[in-house]
Amino acid sequence: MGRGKIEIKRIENPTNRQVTYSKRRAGILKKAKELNVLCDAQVALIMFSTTDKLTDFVSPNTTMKKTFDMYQQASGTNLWNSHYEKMQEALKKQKETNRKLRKEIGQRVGAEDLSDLSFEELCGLEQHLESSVKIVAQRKFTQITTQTETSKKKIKSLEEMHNNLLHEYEERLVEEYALADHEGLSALEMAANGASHIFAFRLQPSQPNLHGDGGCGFEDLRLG
Amino acid sequence: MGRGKIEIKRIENPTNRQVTYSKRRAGILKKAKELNVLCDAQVALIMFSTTDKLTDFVSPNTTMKKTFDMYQQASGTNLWNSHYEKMQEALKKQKETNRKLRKEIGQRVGAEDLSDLSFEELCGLEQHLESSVKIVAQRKFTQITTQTETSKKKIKSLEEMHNNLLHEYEERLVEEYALADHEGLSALEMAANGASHIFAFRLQPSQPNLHGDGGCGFEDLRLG
DNA sequence: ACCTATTCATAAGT
DNA sequence: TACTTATGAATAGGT
Repeated sequence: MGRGKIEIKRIENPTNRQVTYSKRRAGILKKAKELNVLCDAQVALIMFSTTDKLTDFVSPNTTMKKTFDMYQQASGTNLWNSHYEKMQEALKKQKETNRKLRKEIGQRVGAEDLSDLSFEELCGLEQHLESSVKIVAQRKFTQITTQTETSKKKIKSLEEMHNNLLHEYEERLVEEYALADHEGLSALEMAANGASHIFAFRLQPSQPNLHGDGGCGFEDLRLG
Repeated sequence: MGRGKIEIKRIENPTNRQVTYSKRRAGILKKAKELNVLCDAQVALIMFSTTDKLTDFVSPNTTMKKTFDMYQQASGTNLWNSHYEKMQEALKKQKETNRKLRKEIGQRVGAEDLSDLSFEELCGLEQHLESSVKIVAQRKFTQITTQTETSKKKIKSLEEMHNNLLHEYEERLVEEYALADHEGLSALEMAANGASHIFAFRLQPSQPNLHGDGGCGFEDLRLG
């Protein structure tokens, strides 16, 4: 149908092929819709162009999934199964490694049954655990050391700030004293008026973040 | 196209509808095949008659499953997953716990990153590990003790057996001596003839199963 | 995207 | 269901 008959074989000219695809795709789509309406048939049509662009049609009143399900039922094939089996397999594997991991943890903790370990395995496990203890203790030490250092620095900085403040205040006091001298107030009177507390300022280094270190082996570690 | 134009709406006459379905189904099938060949397009067509009879077409060089997979990918929907949501969910859960377990083990071993543990958590972990070491050591001790006990019993039983045998042999020797006395052979001659080796029997307690206990902390544990 | 000569699909009849 | 055929639809090639 057209200006000339064409042979049904791959159109080599890409442009021509694309044009023909567009035209015929529209045609078949129309046919699918007509078939659906005229004959009350359930139709699903999926097309991919050479460039993998999707065009699809499914009868209204149904869905692609429903159509797939019906297709499987009618054709006897089971497209879900391979997927299902793969998933099942994956799930099984996961569960198995999970079980192994749990057991390993259990043995490490000592809660789990150790009776199926040989003496050599027990020796290995013990050594492993001991080295783990060392690593954890090391980490603990590192952490507390870092914390202590940080605290020290903080305190030093606070000390400096405090001293600066104190210095400033004293200077101001002297100034005001000089001023008050003119107005007949003594330095002692001023101090009594509310500035005395600054001389009571003493550094109270706040405890570093050492919540409940009971039994952790660092009882004798304090800010130096 | 035909002897007269028809309106595109459901054909009420069932026979007519069935006939039209047959004709148009053939037509659209042909179109699908042509589209596939001419334009090198991937086509899948599924049709169900009013009586649910299936007619389908898929481009050769592909399968319905592949086409479905491509369809899902291209359309963004995921029909497999919705079909198996529960399994997918279970799989996800398993993977998650798996990940956590691995991390826990890693931290216990000390290989994994410990830096996201607080000081308190580190303390707890250390204590836990230490108690685990104790449990494992205890188990090790129990095992070797049991093994030693078993070995001791074995040896005792072997000793008894040996003594019994020795006793029996001696008795037999006396009997044969009495017999040989009649035949003019002395006990000393008999002994020289091949029975003397029994007096050389000495218990050689076989080593209990203590392969390579080097560094296991039981160097001083020997069969008492 | 539109045009149109030509081929194709098919509705109705047998 | 199969064949026939008049007729409308689809479309190849050109613009």
